Amino acid sequence: MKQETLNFFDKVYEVAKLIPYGRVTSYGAIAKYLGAARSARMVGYAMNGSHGKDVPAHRVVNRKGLLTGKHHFDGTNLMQQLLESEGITVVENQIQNLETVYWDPSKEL
DNA sequence: CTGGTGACGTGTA
DNA sequence: CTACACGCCACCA
Repeated sequence: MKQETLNFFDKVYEVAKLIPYGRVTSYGAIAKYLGAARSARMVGYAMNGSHGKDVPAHRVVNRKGLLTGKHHFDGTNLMQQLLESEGITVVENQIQNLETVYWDPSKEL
């Protein structure tokens, strides 16, 4: 079982864990930071394995600030509740003031 | 090996 | 502004 792809997954987990409290980032931002800017999908796919880890996947959303992955969390509003719990306003699965809570690893890191 | 799918992003009309 | 198409790459049947 080698860890070729696992390496990529692990990188995503690291960045996700580095996301500060009350902040969110996008798959593309992480992908770009890892050098796979054209593989934002892989970042989301990597998040599949984040389930059960210390990875705050609820802080990772798409470019529009939409909670696209909330269905994979538990299938309910858990993701939104977690974000609101951190002071992030979420309406209809969409993050408000995204520019304020946005965190870019390539810039902040 | 082939085909389809997906927690996405960007470009074009 | 919205809608559609393409790319990108790992995983599953």
